[in-house]
Amino acid sequence: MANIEHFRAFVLAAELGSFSAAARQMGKAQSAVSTAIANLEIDADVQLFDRSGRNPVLTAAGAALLPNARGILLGNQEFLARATSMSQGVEGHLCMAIEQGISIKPLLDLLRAFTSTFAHVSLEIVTPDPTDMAALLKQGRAELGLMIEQEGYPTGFQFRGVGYSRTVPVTAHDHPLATLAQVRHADLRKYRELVPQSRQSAETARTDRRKSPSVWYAENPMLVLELVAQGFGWAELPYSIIADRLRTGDLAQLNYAFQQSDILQGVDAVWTEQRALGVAGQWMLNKLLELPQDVWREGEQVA
Amino acid sequence: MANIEHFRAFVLAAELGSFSAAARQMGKAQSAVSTAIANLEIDADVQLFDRSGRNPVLTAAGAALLPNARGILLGNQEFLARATSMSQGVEGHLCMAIEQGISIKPLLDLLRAFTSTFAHVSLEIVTPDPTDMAALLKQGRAELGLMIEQEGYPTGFQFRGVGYSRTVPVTAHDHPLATLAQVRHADLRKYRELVPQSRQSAETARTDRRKSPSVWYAENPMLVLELVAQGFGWAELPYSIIADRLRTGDLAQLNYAFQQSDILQGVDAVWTEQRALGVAGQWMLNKLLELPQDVWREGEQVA
DNA sequence: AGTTTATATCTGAATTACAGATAGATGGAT
DNA sequence: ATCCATCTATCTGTAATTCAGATATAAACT
Repeated sequence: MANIEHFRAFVLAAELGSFSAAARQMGKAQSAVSTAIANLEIDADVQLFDRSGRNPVLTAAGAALLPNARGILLGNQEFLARATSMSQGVEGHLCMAIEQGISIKPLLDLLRAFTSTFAHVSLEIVTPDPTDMAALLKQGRAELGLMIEQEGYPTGFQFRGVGYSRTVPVTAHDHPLATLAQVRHADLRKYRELVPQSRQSAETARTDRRKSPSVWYAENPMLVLELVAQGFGWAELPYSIIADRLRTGDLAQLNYAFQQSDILQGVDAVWTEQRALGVAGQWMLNKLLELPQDVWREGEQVA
Repeated sequence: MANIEHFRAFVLAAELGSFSAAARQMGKAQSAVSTAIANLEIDADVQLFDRSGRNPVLTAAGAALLPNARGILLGNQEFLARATSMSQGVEGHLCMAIEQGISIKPLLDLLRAFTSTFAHVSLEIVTPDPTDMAALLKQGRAELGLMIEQEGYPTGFQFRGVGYSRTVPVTAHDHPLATLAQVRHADLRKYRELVPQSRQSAETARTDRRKSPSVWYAENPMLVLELVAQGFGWAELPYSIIADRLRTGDLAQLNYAFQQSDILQGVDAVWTEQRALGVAGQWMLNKLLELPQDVWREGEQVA
């Protein structure tokens, strides 16, 4: 049956323009290459080389099939490479859960480095609702999480701060709050607050008492963004997802009277104790911890 | 050595969750599958299945490598499929030369149909200067050409009209010509004409005496477009490449007093007699000839 | 416990792959 | 024109492999 080496013979012969040369390079007899290619031609029912001359010359069919043969060879190489990578304890897949609203821009260089360091590890990034984060990690769906820091994590979870995410209060540009030079608590309470969280997680979790009595919840920050843009109320949203619309004047940033308007929320890397991180996951975690703080302030013009 | 069938055994076993079932489906003995996979594991130096239970279960490594194995199988399938396609006289590659300025929009459906009818034929589209077209076809670099019709073609070329391309005279929106309700020859002669052709081809070829005494030539229509937009003069350009900029008001269409401003130039399919078209090329030519005329009037609001 | 169905392993047979040798052919050098 | 080096196809016998069948054993199910 078709053997990988036979494809190698084909490709080498095509590249070198000689069966003998290919045989020498493969450390085999010339006859081996000759019959291997002949068999390939029988199996495929095409002439791969024109043998009328002293040296074989690729036919049109051979030239067209050469990339395919190379593809098979590459596939085999990758199979082996990935296998040895895994036999050395490197996992084949790493899933990172990055909470919605945390920008991946600060991570782009890191991800680039990952692809070159762990070429054989496929990377998956999921962006769950904060509520789902724990489940994802617990059931092993994701190995490593990035989320806005909480007061406490359930037992079994490890966490370390790795950076921060800037959250900014905004409204639509034509919202009454946008006209105020200083926004006081009393002003906020007059209008609807839009919270990028599911209701249930917001009620159980964290520190924050909402600032307004009228609150809408939406699971998806982008949804909240849309609602804010449509004038439904105000929200505190990650800078990364509103930067563009602040620039276009679509949205307006509020200026809090009672505190710094820019709210810096810590970003934690989270993982479970039970599931040991693989080599690639470990690497990713270390690089996250080493990340210089200034990569987190993107497009910065802090108010 | 690693045999394609062994990878198939791996994939089938993984899919069916059973070596025996895989063996049955392959028409082989169970022991063959068992040893094939065992050998794969030795070669790759990884455990692919966890055999502690009654049925083998993929390990993490096995799951990670499964897509790779599938890739190899697919590669092999494609190799064979393409080979049989070619053994039936279908060429492996078709190169079409489409003259710069002819829009490919009317052809999109046709190209889509091509990809499904000739899945194993790779398609290449080059967009040469009209001057280069003949050379490309003659030397076999391209099998089929689409170009603006000429009065005569060199011997050895076949040609058939397949459609038309709309050419429209334009200037920048703030060009003096743009203010005229009717543009006469005398007006045109006052300003620089920009011709999307190399000087040499324009001098040797065709009917057209340029309308203005001051002429600039540029090989690339997009370059001409830029020059026109910058106010360097006026040009007759294919509607397809200026449609957007007409819409944004960046460019303005001129209204000829002496003829229809919209100049419909025929598009010819051109090929050489010597190089017989393959099955796919023949198909493409036939479909081009059958193309209903109305696909050629795109975004039409004819003046 | 008994039955069924699974996998690993062993053995011998059949197939296949290969090295080495041979013959014919080609292209370049003399 | 002749010779030489080198190419490829093919033949032959041997070595390696692949595989089916048989056997042992383990797991799930009745």
